[in-house]
Amino acid sequence: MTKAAGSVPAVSSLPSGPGPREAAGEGGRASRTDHVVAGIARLIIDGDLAPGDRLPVEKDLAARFDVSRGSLREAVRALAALGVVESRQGDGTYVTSLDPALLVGPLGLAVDLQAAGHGSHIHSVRRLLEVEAAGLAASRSRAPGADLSDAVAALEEAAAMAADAAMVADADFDHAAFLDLDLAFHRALGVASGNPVLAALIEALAGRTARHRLLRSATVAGVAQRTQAEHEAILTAVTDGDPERARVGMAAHLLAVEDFLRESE
Amino acid sequence: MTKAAGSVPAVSSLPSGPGPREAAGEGGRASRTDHVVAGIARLIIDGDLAPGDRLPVEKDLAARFDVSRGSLREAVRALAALGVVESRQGDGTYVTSLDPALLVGPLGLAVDLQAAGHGSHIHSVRRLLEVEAAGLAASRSRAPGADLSDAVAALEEAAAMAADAAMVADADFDHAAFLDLDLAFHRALGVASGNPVLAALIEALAGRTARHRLLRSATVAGVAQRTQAEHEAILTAVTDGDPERARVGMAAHLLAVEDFLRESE
DNA sequence: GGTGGTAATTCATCAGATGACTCAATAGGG
DNA sequence: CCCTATTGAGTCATCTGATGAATTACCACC
Repeated sequence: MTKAAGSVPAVSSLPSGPGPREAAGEGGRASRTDHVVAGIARLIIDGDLAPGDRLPVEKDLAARFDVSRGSLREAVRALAALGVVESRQGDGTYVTSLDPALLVGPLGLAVDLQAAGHGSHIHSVRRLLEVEAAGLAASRSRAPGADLSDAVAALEEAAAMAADAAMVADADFDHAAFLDLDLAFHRALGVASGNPVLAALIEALAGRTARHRLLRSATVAGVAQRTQAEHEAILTAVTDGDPERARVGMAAHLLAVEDFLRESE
Repeated sequence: MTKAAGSVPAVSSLPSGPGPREAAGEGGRASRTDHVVAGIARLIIDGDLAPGDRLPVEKDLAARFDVSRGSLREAVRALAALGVVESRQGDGTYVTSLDPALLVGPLGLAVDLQAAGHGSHIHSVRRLLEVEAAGLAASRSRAPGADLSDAVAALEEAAAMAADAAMVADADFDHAAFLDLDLAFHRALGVASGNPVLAALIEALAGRTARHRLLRSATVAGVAQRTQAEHEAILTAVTDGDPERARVGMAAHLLAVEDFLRESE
């Protein structure tokens, strides 16, 4: 059984000659389709195709790369899965905005696929990223362009739910909706860090996997109130422009979540 | 211009019902192929297909999802681009190991595509990750299972090159080879952190983009020696089990690199 | 028993044709 | 004159069928 290192040969060997991995030996002989993937990617890297640009029609592209339409479509589909291009029936195929948020999309699937195996490792990285994001958001909370309205909105909505929680039966509490607001808060804080790459990575790592598992354990009484309190402490530190408190608050909050997940396993 | 949020609809809507994004409205009506991608992914998530398992032959899979072989192949190609499956002509299609290192592969292409726009943001995240990795590596340098031999090897080889550099003309110095050793050192330190997810993300962010730009600026005299000295300081701190020194050393080193990149633009 | 070749299996690629969808130009009515 | 509905060209989505290339396993042969 080979190491299966040649699954994305075209992508990996793009920037400069043979990369450190899959250098020369190894089986992975590039297929026709792989060449097309690399070719289109290069068109974008070299600037021949800019974000929003429309690609030539399938027939022309197939002729340009000397492949059949079927093979060309496989290549385009691969790039679409990576978030690089987008095909619209009846219209054409376009280069996406290439925003980090789009391009890290595949990472979300990766998290789903092996969360079981490396769950704790993923969470460690997530914590690292979110703590940094909280600190950055606090540092620039008074700077022009800082926008914490999304975080505030999510938190206020969640506060309303938490207040109602005391009055309704636990079974009636909409845990899923509360969890969505939870994720929205974390996402907003990531955006508020001012680093879109950081925000995109957080987005990819934060949601998804945690969602199912948290939904199970979220039925424990008092969790909503506790989460809400921790979130509010973090937001206060951020709006006050206190990076140290924001970092500690976020770290404590995420460690508590990790403890929760560990117990419920 | 639409938000282009529907490029990976099948992937995003996997784990639980409709996610926060692309919930209901929006154009992105899933294509036949998207359904197949989601279907195969679900087979893996649900455990019906484990890493290393072989998928049914194309004809059977196509029949199972009620699509033509062409559409099925597009779906498989998309999953192959994501590093989830791997097709071998004459043999079959297999689920990959699903190691983090494989699944973050697409991120490398993402970095290449928009490094121009978000270069500094990417570097900031890289620095954050590598500083943490250095700290972790130092913390567990004396723990069982810790293996710094790769880092040591890369550094010794680089030291030999740096020593020779004083004797050969600058034009004869193999900057590309030295840079590869540089990247190998950083990669080894990522692995030594003990967190494979962290190591994979570093791998995806570290190389690639920096490579071209660094190659240009690497011709400046003394850079090799300076890089070597900084690396040695970091490794010493790691082997001494001094996380604080390791973190600071790595942060200083990467900030120096960033300064270098900024100047050469 | 070991070795070589051959056949079956499987993915890779091609070719042609039809349907679905989008957009824009155009003709008609108000 | 403006607005709307129809129509047409252009483009992607999908299907069908067939051929080539690579791998594997089996079997005859030495």
